[in-house]
Amino acid sequence: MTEKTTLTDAVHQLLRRAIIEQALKPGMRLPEDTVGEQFGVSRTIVRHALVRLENEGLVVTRRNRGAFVAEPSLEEAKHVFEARRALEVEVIRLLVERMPSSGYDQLEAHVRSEQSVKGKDGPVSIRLAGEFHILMAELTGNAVLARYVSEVVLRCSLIMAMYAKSHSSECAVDEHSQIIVAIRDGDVRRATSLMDHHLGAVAGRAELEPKQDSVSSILSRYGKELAS
Amino acid sequence: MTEKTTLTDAVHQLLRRAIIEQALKPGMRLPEDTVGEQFGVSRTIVRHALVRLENEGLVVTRRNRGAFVAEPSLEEAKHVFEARRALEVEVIRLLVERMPSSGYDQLEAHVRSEQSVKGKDGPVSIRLAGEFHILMAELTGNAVLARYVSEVVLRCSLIMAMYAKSHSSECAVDEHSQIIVAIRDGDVRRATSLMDHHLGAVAGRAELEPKQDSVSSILSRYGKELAS
DNA sequence: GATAGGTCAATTGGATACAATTTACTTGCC
DNA sequence: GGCAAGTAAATTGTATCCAATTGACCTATC
Repeated sequence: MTEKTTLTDAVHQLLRRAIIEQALKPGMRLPEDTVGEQFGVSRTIVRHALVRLENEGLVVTRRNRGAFVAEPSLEEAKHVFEARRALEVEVIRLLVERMPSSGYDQLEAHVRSEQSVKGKDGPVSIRLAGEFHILMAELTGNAVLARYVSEVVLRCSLIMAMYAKSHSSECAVDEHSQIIVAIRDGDVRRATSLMDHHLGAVAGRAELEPKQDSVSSILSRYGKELAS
Repeated sequence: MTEKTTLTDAVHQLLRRAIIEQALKPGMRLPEDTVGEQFGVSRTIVRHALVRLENEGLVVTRRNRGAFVAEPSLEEAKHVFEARRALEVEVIRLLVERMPSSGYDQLEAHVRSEQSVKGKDGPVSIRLAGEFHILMAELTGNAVLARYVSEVVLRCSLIMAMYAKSHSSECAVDEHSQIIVAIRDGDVRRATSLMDHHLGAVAGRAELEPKQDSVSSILSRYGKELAS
């Protein structure tokens, strides 16, 4: 059964993945013509994809200037993490209440695949870590929640790519396992606490120090001096 | 200072408002050129607006068939309410923690404007009730959270328009006041409990009985008999 | 009379063409 | 040499055009 998908969808997903895996770095320009030629499609398609990506917070567009890969500020990053925590705590609650029968198998299988790339800090590791959370959200059966979780997780991936010095995936994978156990035990309190700690750790690691000097972060440091 | 806004934005907002206020009823078709002629713009613009509305869950598009005003199922409605509760509980928590100085004034002013249309069940009343929640979310200073709350509130408005027999705005306005008081008291527990009850009541009212027989609700009732 | 097949109208999917706006560079003046 | 204005290039904003797909209606056959 070949799912019929539109070109817009394809370009959308490709760009998204490229951004998450840092092939397209934050702040980089995304001219419609260039991207279109690259994929062999017209500006129209690229445009639609860029609109979607903007809605997802992965790119920003400036009027008559074009689209750029988003450079989330530390404040914005904090906001994303706040929203994410709220959403994922709800996911935990729902999973304790109604985890589907094959849910644990899927989660454990995913953790195993995460462990298989253990040690390698990189795009793949970041992507897999995010997909674990997305999988959890999907297992709630709540498509709305799943979509929002998916969005914030992707934005967090971008944030981590910008700010985190190392993803420290070993720690994360272990925490993922612990969360599964807590859910299986029906212990909402412990599971949410673990998730809270998990996300807090991720957020904390990110806020320590900017990984690379982005244009905007530089300007924000020097801005005050120029505002005479 | 005249904010320069794009045509897409304008059409987007107009359509959104028309849907929320039930000028465009659930299930209604939205042909691109018809809408375009109506607003005096080209299909391109309408198309972009429809893409956004689809992302917001207010319209659904079927491949090569066109866009329709969404007809959320009861299950989908439940999902939206679940997500909404999670988000709004977080809003409460954040407001107790860091309500901006002018926040209470703005909230109370809004409640007064809600009271001014008291008794009139209708589009305006529904819209105002929703905007109260959106205002609260904006007061957290978290734009991400505010955007998500905004989306689920709008979808809930659509859901209420479809399913609720009466909006019972008096009750809601009173509950809004109580929530403000609880937040001012710094009582997270009571405030979240009130919000939970408030949303639960709204959801419960919606789930009682479909207001009008939508095409899909009819089909869902007869679907089992045809699946011989 | 019902059903299968075919043709046709309607509508979207996508590409191209034109207009408007912004940026960057050049040139002239102080 | 620096600054300002004007001009040109590049890129987006918008409109129009062609192709592909879908649904409906009509017809012929069993």
